[in-house]
Amino acid sequence: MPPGQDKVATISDVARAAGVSPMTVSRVVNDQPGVKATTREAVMRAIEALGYSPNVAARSLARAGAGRIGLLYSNPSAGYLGEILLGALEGAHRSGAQLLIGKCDGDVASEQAAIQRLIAEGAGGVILPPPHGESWAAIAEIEAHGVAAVAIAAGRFKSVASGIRIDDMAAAAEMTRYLLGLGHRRIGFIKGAPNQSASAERLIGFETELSQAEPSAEGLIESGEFTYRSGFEATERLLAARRPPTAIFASNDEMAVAAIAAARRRGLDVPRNLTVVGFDDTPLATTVWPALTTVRQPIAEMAEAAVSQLVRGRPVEEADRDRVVEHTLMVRESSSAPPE
Amino acid sequence: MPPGQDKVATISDVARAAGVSPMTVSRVVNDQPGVKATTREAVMRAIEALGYSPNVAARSLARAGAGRIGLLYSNPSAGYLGEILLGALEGAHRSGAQLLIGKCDGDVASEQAAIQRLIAEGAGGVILPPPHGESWAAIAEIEAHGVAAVAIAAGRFKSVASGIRIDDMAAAAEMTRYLLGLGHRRIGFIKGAPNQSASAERLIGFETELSQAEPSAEGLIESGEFTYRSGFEATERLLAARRPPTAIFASNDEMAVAAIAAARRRGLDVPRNLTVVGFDDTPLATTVWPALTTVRQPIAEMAEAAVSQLVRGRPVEEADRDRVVEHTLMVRESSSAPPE
DNA sequence: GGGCGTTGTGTTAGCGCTAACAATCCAGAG
DNA sequence: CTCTGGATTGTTAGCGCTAACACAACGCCC
Repeated sequence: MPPGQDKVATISDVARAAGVSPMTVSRVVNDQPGVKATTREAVMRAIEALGYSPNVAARSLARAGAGRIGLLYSNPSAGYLGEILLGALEGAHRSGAQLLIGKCDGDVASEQAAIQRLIAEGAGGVILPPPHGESWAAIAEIEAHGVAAVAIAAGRFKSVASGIRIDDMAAAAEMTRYLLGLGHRRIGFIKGAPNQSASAERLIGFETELSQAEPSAEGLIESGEFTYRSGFEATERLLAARRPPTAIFASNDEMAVAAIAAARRRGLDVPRNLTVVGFDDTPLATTVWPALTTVRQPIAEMAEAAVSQLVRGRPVEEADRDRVVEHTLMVRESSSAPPE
Repeated sequence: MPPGQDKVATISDVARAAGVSPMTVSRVVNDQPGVKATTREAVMRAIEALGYSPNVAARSLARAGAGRIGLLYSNPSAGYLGEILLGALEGAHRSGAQLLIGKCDGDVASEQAAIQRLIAEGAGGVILPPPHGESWAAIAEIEAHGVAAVAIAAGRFKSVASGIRIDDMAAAAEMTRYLLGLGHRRIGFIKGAPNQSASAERLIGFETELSQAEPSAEGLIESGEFTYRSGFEATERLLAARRPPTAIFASNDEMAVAAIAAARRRGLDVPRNLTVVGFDDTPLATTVWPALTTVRQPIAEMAEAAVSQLVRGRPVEEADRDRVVEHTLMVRESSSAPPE
């Protein structure tokens, strides 16, 4: 193919092809009412024929809109970041917004610096992935500039900013029920970092469900920090017990992977001798072998929703203040019935 | 702070504040020559004072430019994706381009479909992260539309499209030298997937360096697929040998992590009884414990470079056809001298 | 002193799109 | 047959920025 790069079709090209004005095309593209069905169809056909796709830059320029959305990031567990970015990008693409990325370290000072940079660059809204959604300082800093913030997966207790999350408690309960259903009656639970309220919710979900088990079951609780190492050590403590559990429920995938590693060290095969399940369904879950049974949190969709919510402006409807999305139990290879 | 969202400063605001025309400001912002030093300074001061940051949408609209860059992605090992996205985003931000993401599965058909979608949406260039940079079909498809492609980390042998990579061979040699320097004389090597030329290069780097070892050393080579499972199994084979190696060099981090897991299963402590090193420095490397000694590949920077190269148009300078960037040896906790 | 390059700077136009308003059409009412 | 009012479509202007060119001022040459 010789020349290549034939100019991309614009809205005017489509308009000409369909025999209407650009404005009408715009209306069709944006799903606005007030276009006759037949016209709409003609336009659609022209769009199809020309392979037209709107120029996001032009669109966001024309719409006075918030236009710029900031995303704070530090060092979310491997994989998490990719998902968030993917979702946010998709959302930005859809609504013609520009995504600004602000990196920071763990400490409050750098968090604030990153936020200020983001706002100076014109962010009209900021997305706070974990753990920033629980940082009072971060939220205050953002609000102080009159900018909206949306926390992702920050649990229900932190409702200063609006947030998008799954029902951690229900999800943990569901996983516990699954384990119970498999026949496990001694289940170890590794808690998450205490500074994230999702940790508490997951624990509560586990405990309440366990307490209702029939026949009754026992839970062994160990604390963790959401890190590999903490998961490894917690598992060692769990397995060193006089009567070790037959299943371990880690509060995130990273710790679950560590649990598998720790189990192997004691000569235990997963899932034959020990069932291990995680939470989050990060890419890690399918990277390791055996693949983890875990709770899927639709991170990408959550990030996308956060962007579009922010683009629409400050949340007004109450429903936007605390949006709960669906989770899914992903049953894979790391779980099975307890040994005989 | 009462109202918030005071309009973001525009180029005209800056121009007015500095007492020049918008065009001059534009020149300063874009580092173009032909502006008197004093003027430049005045503009800079105004920019600083107003906290001005250019509107990317407007910029990319005004520059006739390629404007839209496609990024193909399937399922790169956990973490990789985040890095690539981060870098590409940064590059897009800098050059005012719009990033289009195209997801596909492993098979050729879906790869082609994704590419066609990307091009239909107006991508003027496509970035091919591994393993797509080695897909002849993908490159042909892209070129057929007269669109430029840049492969990331695709090794030197595949030079149909231009690419950005590290010197895999040299990096592997360097790592081998490090292992040798530690005193290891029986070193296991786990190869990467055969369909990626970087695998071959890493192997060559290992072998040549090993052959020059003084005193001489022995290499045990096992094949792998860059996956956790393949790394696990390769390690089991390696450790089952009558005289197992004292160090294992896996061709990527995922397999290195698996190697640690496999070692643990045999009661071996890393790095006390066995040294394990990886390659790539994905987030995984610092997620696990002990943290992996590995070769850092500056993925984010590579992606950023790919974007800006694509924005500039089809590569003309020979140097752009095969760009090699620096790697770094990251010494962490998974390596040490061989047991006594 | 007029012609001519060399800086530095300003003007004009327009990228592709969409608010806001204006115009047109057509049905049914009067 | 005209008038009214909703439904549908078109027009105008401008978002913020940057190519491309126009212009001004300066120094230099013969």
